Amino acid sequence: MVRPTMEDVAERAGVSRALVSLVMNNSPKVSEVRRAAVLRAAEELGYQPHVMARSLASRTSTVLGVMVNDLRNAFFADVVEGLDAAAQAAGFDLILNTGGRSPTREWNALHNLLSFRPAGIILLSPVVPAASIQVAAKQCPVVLVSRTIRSSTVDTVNDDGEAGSGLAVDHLVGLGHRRIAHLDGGGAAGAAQRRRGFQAAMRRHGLEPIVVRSEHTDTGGEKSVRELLATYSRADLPTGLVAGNDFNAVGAISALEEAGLRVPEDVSVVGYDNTSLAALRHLSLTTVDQPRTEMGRLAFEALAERIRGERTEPVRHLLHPSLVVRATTAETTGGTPR
Amino acid sequence: MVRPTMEDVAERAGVSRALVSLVMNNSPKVSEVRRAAVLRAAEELGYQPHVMARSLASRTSTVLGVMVNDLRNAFFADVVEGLDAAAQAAGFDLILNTGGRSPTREWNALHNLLSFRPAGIILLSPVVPAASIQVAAKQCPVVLVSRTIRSSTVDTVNDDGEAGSGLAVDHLVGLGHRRIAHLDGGGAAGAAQRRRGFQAAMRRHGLEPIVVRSEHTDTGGEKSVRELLATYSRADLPTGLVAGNDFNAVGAISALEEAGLRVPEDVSVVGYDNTSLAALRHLSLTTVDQPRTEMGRLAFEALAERIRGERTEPVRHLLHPSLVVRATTAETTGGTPR
DNA sequence: TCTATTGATTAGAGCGCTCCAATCTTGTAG
DNA sequence: CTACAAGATTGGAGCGCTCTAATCAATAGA
Repeated sequence: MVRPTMEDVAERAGVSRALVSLVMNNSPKVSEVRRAAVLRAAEELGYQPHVMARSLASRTSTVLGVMVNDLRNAFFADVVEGLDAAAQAAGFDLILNTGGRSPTREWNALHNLLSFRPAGIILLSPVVPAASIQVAAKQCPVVLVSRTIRSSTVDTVNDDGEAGSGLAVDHLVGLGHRRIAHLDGGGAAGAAQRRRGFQAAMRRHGLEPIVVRSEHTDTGGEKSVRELLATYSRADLPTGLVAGNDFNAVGAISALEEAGLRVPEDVSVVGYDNTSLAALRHLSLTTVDQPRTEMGRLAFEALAERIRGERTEPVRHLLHPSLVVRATTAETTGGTPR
Repeated sequence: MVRPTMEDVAERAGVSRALVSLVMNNSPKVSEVRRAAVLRAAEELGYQPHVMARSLASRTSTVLGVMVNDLRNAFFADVVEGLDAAAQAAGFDLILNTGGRSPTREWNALHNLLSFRPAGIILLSPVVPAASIQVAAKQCPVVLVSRTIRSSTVDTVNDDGEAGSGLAVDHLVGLGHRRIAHLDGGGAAGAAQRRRGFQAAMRRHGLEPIVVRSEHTDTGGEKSVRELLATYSRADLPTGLVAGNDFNAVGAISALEEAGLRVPEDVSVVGYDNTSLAALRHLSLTTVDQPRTEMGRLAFEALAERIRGERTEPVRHLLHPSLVVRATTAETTGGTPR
């Protein structure tokens, strides 16, 4: 398990260690003869530069720290994929840990990342206080995904949740719907923006926004729809539903069908997130898509700019979502379901 | 962005650098007075040990390399979660990259991990040839998840796919089903074992195994069911379906319902993987669950044992899946749907 | 023929830390 | 009061690499 060092390669190739270093960093000022000799010696010994030693000596880092709150959440997994692709292409490596939605664990995780002296750090939807993020930002560039902050040294990448629910409302109104309800995600990440966007869009169309408290889960969706059914007469029931997310939408659909209402004939439902769920032909859910992989790429890009010293003012990326129209929305029959 | 070093702390505390080192590694042979002084100085300066320098000097590593093929696959995301939890608890850090299901990209990723001189490496369902894995295994302990290999230096963690489809068959047979078909995942990871398990279980029950070529996607499931419907008369149609995975099962259900068959009254369907999908009340899919987080933990454990030098013989973990019975399976009406 | 000049190569210090061996303090037994 | 052991502290070499400045070789200009 003991691996050859630069010294070994130098000896075998009959050159100095410094020359090997130059070759490994493919410096132009090495004669072809020597370069070939070094490369061959390295090949024969199975030599591979020691990233940590290199990092220490050069006082630079090729490591990017990534803190994810919950990898199980497909949203973050997608962002990390985008991040990794961009980072790998640029020669950076990701060191990743999870914070488990607990500020304490998250702070430990952040500390851990910092002890690697990374070139930069990316926090996905962190729950630590802003002050902690500022501390980190003093050590290296920091980019936040799915979280905002008032800081001139931290960049952020967010999806425009307000615009997203706006798209959903526009779509429904375009199909003739007038009574539209939003199933609100409560305290979940991004829920507040989605609600605001819904309300603003409704008012823009001169309609009265109906907001029902819900949760970003399928059972939450079911419960809220049952509430709606209990509150409104069939004739007054909203004909369009803008769910907090896809899971919520699926629950809502279940409850509607259970009550004998057909989707989309009687009620149209729009989800949010475009999870793999929504794409299933079985559900074929109309939903709002956020460019997740792109968000990862942009987060890396923002970091890279800071690392290269190209930019010092903060950048706030607000990505535009798009609507994926599938089979759960249709023209309203005129307002009277049944 | 320039951070204090051990030297700075030593100076401020009025002690030698070596003493600071001892304190940082909380050695017992430091007087309380000095320890307190050092700790205070470190606190005041915001000192934090440099992991890479430490690693270089001590010739040990606290880094674990993780190669994931596809983070989007919830299965791997779960395994990584389990891995991270165990690693974090033991003071290890994860450096992660993705291989994108391409042997070349994967080999590069692996190379990259190795250049960190990690304490160990975990490969999640790698597609590189066994020889490449052997190369890596010469440099540090390697654990494979969802992949087998004939090697005495590499440990593996797999779910027992044969047992899993066995559970599904037993369940259906227990409900009175006799004509049961398997929707085979083809070349997908683990598909072969699931098929073998299905066939073995059927024979054990004295039944003729029906295997339909399919894919691990919902459209694959739809297509295969349509094929079944075209091949068999309604009276001879299998009453039980063991799908290759959950997505496949959902597609199968769609096609069945489209053809006017009810699930589970006419046909029972069992999925595989227990994805978040299956748990949705809307679907409520009976499925086979693999202890994914546990697999991550075990992978770490296997690595840790090798790292600590406690074990040199290979270990082959074969985790037992369990059946999660939900609403897509029921007693058969006697063999004649409709 | 001798000195610039350019390009190729190398010695050596140092990155921030660990760890061994050596040194310095005490406390205690003789 | 001395000798010595045990405990606390420190100097310094070295981990594998980079990078600057110095050295060396070869060619060109005068």
